[in-house]
Amino acid sequence: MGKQIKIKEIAALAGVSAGTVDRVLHNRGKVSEKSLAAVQRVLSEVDYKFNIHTSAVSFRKDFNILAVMPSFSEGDYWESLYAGILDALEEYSDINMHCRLECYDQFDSASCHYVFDRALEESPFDAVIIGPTFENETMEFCHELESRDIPYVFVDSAIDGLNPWATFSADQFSCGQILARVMIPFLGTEGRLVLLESHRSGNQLSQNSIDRIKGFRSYMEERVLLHRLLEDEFYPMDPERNRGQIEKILAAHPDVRGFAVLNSRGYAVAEALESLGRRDIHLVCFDLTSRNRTALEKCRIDILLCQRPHEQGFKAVKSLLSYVLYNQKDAEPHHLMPIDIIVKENLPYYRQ
Amino acid sequence: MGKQIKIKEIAALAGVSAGTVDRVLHNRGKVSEKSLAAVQRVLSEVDYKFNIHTSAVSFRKDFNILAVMPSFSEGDYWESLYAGILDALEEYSDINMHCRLECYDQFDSASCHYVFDRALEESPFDAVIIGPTFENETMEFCHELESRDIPYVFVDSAIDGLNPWATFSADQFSCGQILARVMIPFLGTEGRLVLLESHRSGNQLSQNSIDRIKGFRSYMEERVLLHRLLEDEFYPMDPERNRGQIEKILAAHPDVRGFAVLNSRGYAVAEALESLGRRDIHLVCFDLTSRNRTALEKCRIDILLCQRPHEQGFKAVKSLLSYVLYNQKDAEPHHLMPIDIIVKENLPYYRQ
DNA sequence: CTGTTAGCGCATTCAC
DNA sequence: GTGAATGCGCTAACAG
Repeated sequence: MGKQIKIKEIAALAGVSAGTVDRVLHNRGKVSEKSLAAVQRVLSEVDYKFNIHTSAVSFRKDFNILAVMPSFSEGDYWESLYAGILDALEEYSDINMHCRLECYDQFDSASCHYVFDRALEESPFDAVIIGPTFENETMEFCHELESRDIPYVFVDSAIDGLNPWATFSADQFSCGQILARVMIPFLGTEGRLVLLESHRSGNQLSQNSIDRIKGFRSYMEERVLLHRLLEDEFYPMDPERNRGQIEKILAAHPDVRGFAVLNSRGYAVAEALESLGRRDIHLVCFDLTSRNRTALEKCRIDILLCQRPHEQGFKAVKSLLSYVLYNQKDAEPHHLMPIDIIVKENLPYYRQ
Repeated sequence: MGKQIKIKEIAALAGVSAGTVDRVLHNRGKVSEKSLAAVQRVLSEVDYKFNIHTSAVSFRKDFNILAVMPSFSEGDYWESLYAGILDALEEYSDINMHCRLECYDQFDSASCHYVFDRALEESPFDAVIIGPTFENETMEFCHELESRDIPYVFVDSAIDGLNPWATFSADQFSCGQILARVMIPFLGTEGRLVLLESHRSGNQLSQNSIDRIKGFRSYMEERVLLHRLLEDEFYPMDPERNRGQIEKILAAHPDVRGFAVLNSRGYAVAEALESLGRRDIHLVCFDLTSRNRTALEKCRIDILLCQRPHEQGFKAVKSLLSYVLYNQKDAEPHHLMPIDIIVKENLPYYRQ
């Protein structure tokens, strides 16, 4: 391969200046039809490779990111995702990036609305990372962003009908299928499984949960195992009540072999089983939170399914960066994360 | 966080010039005791963060990498690892990096010896990536490299007693344990498992295989299941003979429920089982090669355990790059890859 | 709309 | 041994 062609040479070939080539490459500023055509013709003939290093070096503007997601506590899923964002800022710290974090209560749409509203009024930002929960609130917010020409990316899940710059999430239907897949061996010839969702007072299920349930059921149905499936709820925030609930389920259905938990609160079920002395019951849930990690290490949880939140956050920043530097559409707007199957033995090799 | 401190400011604080600070930072060239002390004192007080972009921009030397590994064919493990190397060269193509690939026959130590010898005589290189197989040959080669001050990194596995700049591999003992772990559910109450190794004429086992066997056995032993374990060999290169072998094993032991294949040749066992019409026998092996991928999609293989060869190659280059640019020891000399558990349902989300 | 120019932070070279 | 000067390729600001 010969030497890489540079902007200057392209400019010479097209009979314009380097500045104009830059304008065309990143469609910033105005360029006349004629110059545009000339530059694009040259570009189509040569194999120009953008040099991200020099670009970053001479990029001197500030870049402000706003991150909006559900509030989190130490060691949980959203913290890991936020850590990914921070790590990306660190890795690309040559570029003057800043990130403001705003959290809403994921069980309260009003708080989400409030946070979105306030965000628009406060200090300006150049791009947004959104971990969406409430469809209507998110749509309204994103429409406003679009009218202001501010790019946004989704992490964890997407809202249909919007035009994010990119989305980083796992396929939730597949998550449900995999959950079923890894639990079926526990069924034996006679046993049953219980699909558990967190109890929510008056609230409907999140979109993620709905998709996971669909995936789970479809997988069981294809294998004619739906009659071996029970569905119920549990109380992750109330250990006492939760213990009673799990006990009740097990008493009513002595043939239950395992619990499939649809979210990251599996540790709560693990604790209930522990205090009931039922170490024979299998348990699988989502996400490598620190409490789940501990339960996995102690063999209270059999398997964790993980969606790489850290990678989601990291890549979200990276893609926004490429937006600023390249101003070119990503080839792949929807990045599907691998769904890692983690057991006690391969746990040490996955990062927190 | 305040503004990042730059080399110039450090120079000013230490009462020397930027050039001297650079010499200290990358210990290149001679620096007087006095200047060294002054600069190091300042460095210990401020939080200097190296700017890889400007560094890359002003780095104008060529950088030649030599990669030595077993020869491979399309879609297999080593190709994926090499693809990772090439992708890294592409990603960092602003830096003038080149890679020369040399392959040896992994079943013939003489060919390995020959390749190492020739590599040392041919065009010069600045760093080496080694996929080792033969201990003695590799040690000799690496000693020569060390005497020439050429850094080298190991991928896939390491040879003890050497000083590579870094190593990228999975823990093979854990690989064996995980293999056992995922297969035990197939055992049922009465069944047995067969641990399969490729037949080698007169050759001893590779270090990787030895470690995996140890891991597998130890896991079974802890659970008092060793008596349910058989060990045998198969013939991946000879389908006819292989079919006979698998048939013989199954006939001799009707209670066999599954085969645990210690390397990436599981597809060969899958084909034998297929032609024997034994879809009831479970099968697990290593590595996401294209033939294994196909077998997994068709449910001929139950589970694949994968060591991320692409990531190994990519990171190997990246670490060598940081060697040239930083000339500083990596914090973590041994990078352990996650061991991914891949089933049909999460397969689509892992890259080839 | 477009060309010109300064400068980003660092590695390197060359006088001293 | 050391400092000053040069240039890497690109972006941004400004003058036309």
